[in-house]
Amino acid sequence: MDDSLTSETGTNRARWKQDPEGVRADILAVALEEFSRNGLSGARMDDIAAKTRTSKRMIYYYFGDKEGLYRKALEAAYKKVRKGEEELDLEHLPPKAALERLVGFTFDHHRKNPDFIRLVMIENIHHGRFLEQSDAIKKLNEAAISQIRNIYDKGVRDGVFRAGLTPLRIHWLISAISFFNVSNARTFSLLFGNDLQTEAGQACLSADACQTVLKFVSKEG
Amino acid sequence: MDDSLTSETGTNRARWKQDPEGVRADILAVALEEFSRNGLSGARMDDIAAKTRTSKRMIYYYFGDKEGLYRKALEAAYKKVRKGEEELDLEHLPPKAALERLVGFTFDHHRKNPDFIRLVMIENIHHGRFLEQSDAIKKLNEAAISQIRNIYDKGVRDGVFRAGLTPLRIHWLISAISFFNVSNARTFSLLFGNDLQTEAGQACLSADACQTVLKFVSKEG
DNA sequence: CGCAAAATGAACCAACTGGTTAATTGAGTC
DNA sequence: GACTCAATTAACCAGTTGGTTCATTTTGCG
Repeated sequence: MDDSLTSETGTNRARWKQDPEGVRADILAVALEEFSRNGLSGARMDDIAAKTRTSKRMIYYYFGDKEGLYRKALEAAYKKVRKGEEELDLEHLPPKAALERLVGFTFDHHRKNPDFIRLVMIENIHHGRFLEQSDAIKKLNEAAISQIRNIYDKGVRDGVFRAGLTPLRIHWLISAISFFNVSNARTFSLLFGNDLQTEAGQACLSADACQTVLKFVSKEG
Repeated sequence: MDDSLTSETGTNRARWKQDPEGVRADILAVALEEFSRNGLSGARMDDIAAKTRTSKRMIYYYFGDKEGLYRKALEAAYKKVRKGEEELDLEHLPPKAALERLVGFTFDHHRKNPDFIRLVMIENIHHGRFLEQSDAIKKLNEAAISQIRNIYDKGVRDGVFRAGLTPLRIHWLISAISFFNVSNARTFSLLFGNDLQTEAGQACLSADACQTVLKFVSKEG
């Protein structure tokens, strides 16, 4: 989209300008898409390079090898997604409303990031071999739990949530519903029809998700 | 494990015996494991052949090509899993008990078939390209919905389940919870600790699953 | 300017990998 | 017991793919 090659200024042979960070970011963006679409072994380095504004040589120059590129793409994906979650402000809401909003947001957020979901699926297929190596990612996720802990503890104190649960189990439930909705959309549609993947169907599932979690946590239905 | 090559009976060169069905089944079993472990593009035909009691040529002889083998392995996996579900008998139970038993069973059943879960994950990564082609599989799944419909309708008539839901949405919820528990076990453990993957943790999640679904469907919590 | 280091491009390569060819052996059949 | 066809083996092959070599350009700097 931007130039450095399209600007045919002086000589016939276009002059190129150095832009290390731009090149890195460009490669990473393409890699994310390709790995997400085709998996680690399914993605082709030549294809990635072709879709880049630079060359294959540069990928190896900056990322070492295929797995190095995949690792960085995975990290980038996690960072990007977790960043999108920061905008949520739940502290001032009463527990039930806060939890409801969190579920609705998570459901939507997963939906809006199918590339990320697919990378996580791929990572699970690889037994988390690369996620395992990235300490950076692990730290990003502690916030999610403490966020729920705040809401849940307040809810228990207020007498609207039942005691005996843990933030982790609540997070697990929210994740399961939101993740599955994206990860298995295709096979589920093929086996049981496409109704739940329409806009109306998704709205229905989103509402179901909120109700499910709220009823699970609430003291009385 | 069995012979036909190990039985060095007569001449020094071991004689082989024809066993088409055995060879097919052997290949399919190995293929299922390899595809499940490594994905479609990740699995190597040479590796599959090596783990077989027969040769690579036989794979092409019986299955045509790699994708043909994958397709048959996928079908075999679905058949095997759906077969395991038949043993369940819910007709005589009251609605709540029936649903609870169904959830518990599904949760366990998914846990006991990680290979199948992984194949479905892989299939989703491939946008269901192969599941799409298999009409045989699609028919197997209609039973799951009607099973829930029976339970749900009876529950609504009895006044213990709330009206306005659909069997499909209930099945979706049960699947989401049971599937995610296996599919994302590894990354979830890496990010949030291994507690929920212990025996105690899984028992807890299984109970949570039952409660979650029951509360979602029930008229009052 | 002149020079070293970083950044980039184009062609190249060895190994892997899905798939095949050609020849051999077993099993029914008349 | 010759004949036919399915089942099986071992060696082979061509295209793909991750990765590299080498030369060239740009940039920062004294």
